[in-house]
Amino acid sequence: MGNRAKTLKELAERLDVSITTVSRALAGHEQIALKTRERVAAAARELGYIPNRAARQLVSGRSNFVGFLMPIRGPNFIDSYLGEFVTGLGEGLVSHGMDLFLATVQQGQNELDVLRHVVESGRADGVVIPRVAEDDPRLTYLAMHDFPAIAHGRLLNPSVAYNWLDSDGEAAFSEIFDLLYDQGHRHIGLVTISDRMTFRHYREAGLQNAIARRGDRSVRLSVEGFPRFDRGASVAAVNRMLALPDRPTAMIGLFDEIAMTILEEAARAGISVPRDLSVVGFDNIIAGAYAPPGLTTFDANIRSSAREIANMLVDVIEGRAATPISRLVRPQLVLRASHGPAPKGL
Amino acid sequence: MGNRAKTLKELAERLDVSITTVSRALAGHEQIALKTRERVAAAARELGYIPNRAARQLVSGRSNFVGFLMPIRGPNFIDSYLGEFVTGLGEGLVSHGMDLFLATVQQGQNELDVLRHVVESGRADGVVIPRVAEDDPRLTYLAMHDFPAIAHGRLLNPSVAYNWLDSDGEAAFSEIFDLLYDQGHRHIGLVTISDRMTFRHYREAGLQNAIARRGDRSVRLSVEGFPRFDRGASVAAVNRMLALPDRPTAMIGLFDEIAMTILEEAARAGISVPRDLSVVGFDNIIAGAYAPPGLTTFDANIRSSAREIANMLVDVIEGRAATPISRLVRPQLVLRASHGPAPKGL
DNA sequence: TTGGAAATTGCAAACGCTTTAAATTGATTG
DNA sequence: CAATCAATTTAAAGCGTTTGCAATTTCCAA
Repeated sequence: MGNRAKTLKELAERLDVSITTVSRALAGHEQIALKTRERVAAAARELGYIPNRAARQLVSGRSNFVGFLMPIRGPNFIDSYLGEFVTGLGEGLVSHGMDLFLATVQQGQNELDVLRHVVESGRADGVVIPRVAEDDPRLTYLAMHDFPAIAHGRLLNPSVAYNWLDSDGEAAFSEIFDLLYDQGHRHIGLVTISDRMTFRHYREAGLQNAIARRGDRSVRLSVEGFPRFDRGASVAAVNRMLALPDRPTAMIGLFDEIAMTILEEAARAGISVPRDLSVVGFDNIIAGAYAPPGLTTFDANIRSSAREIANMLVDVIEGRAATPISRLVRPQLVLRASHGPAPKGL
Repeated sequence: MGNRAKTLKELAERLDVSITTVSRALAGHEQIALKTRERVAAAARELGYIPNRAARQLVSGRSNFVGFLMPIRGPNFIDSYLGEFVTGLGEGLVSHGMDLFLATVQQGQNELDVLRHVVESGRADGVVIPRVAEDDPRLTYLAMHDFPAIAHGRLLNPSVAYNWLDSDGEAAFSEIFDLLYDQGHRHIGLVTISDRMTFRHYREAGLQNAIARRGDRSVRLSVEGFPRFDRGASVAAVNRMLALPDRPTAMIGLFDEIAMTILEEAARAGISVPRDLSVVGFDNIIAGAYAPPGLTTFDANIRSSAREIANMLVDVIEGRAATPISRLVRPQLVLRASHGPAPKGL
């Protein structure tokens, strides 16, 4: 039978002062005599006093919790994302004395309902929303209630103002084009998805802008797409492109899962990477490091982004930030061995 | 400006009944007239009443939170573990109306301190401890305070009673020996680590027991180890074994990261897998599916294990389980292409 | 000394809920 | 019609904090 949690009352009785004094002393109020403050602090330490969070929350109206609306996907889909993200959030919050709480959306449950409960039960002072989707009703709800939140990802046509942090896919895809161009590639292939994930848009734009900026009319861009991510569809799209009579000398996957498919299908077709074909991805999933010859990709640095999101959110909660607030994070190029000079015999 | 959260008092005033009645009606007490219960329920729905958690917690002493003591490792180390685990926990808890709260251990902070705060501030009704280590002081603390907890993993020499769920590495490694034996392998190599992670022990025992059970004196087991997981050390150990004059026909990695190294180094050395060498791992990390020729391994099914842990913990919290309680989960063999018949010319 | 300001400390209310014990209402019975 | 009982509702206390305001103590100048 573990000893019960200590309360202010116990401390007060033992020290023979009022609860008020103990409370103030621990909070470091100047108005309490220094000597008293020290006495109280000593007793608190000795008894191992730890304030009751519920009581504090009830009076202060603040929970010191931040909610994370966990996206449940099918098994294994970018699940390293979740781990990294949550770790970064935790790291970021703990330095502000806040805790992280995960709101899971049960199968068949309405995401908006979960959010409402989190917000209105007072369980959190703010929330983090990963992977926003266009017209996400949660954003509307949050804006209406003026509830502190940061989204990871941005919308093309936001119907409401909201705070976000996103990785700059545009810059990354510009950078990769420049890199490939400098290595002599003039025909680039992009394998992409056509669904409503907004990041797709920015990455494609980055590629196209870079091409336009270069102003070299000999550059060609071929695109193969498929509606939703799905291994079969991915394989098919990749093979369509590989089978092109005039195949690109470099192929970019919208994200690593696609780039991995390119590597596999190229290997199966006897196409040597990077000798005959350069391949680049985005995300820096672990598998990319293992798949020969090592996938060149971008690291969006989810963990430190999440840490930054935590900071932004705390600023918003404490009214220190002028909202809406947003940040673009530049992904880092991870050079491995899947890209190289364009093959000569064109 | 979002509308404030509703309170019992508001409901009571609007319905012209007492707060007590509203509270009881919503809780479904029989003693409240059915008609009243219905009236109250309707009003609550209409106003979108959501109970204040802090107030509830203050009076009930229960937070409806479960704490997860998040292990922060270096970047990327088995981080899919974290994602899977957290997802499973969330799924499991939500079905019991409980929430998950992540306690992050700040760099340089004492794990025990974090635990004490979680327990004594009343923030959680129970905790989950992943990856316990031998002599973990947290287990002692929890036992002393009789605080509900489930550990993922078990100890060899527990100094206190505690509740755990673990995957049955022993059974898995027995199974894999039988599989390899049946395919003609008589010389098995095991690349392992020698640190204090306890799972190592069970897996090695499983292998040895299976060999002993088989009773075939021609079977040989070679072991290479290194102290702590580290890529360099792993590569070195693998290469020592590959360079053995009489190399094993099948090599088992204690976990997938090691098995991946075996695949890579074998490829580098021109050893064909599975023709010249069978390779098996444990964990089923995503990379294993991508690395040619596809790693045969075991899936410990972290997600459903975590779901089960959630159930166990809720049972303990609600006093429904006779403690200590424990469960062994049988890992599932994932057959891919990295194993095959032993090469003939021995 | 004593009056009064300054320095300390304490009382009591409040946060929103649950629960015990008591009060009210209505129906039933002799 | 009074008395009894069951069904229903309510008042009030309490959970552990914080905080506005008031009370007490201390200290110093007059």
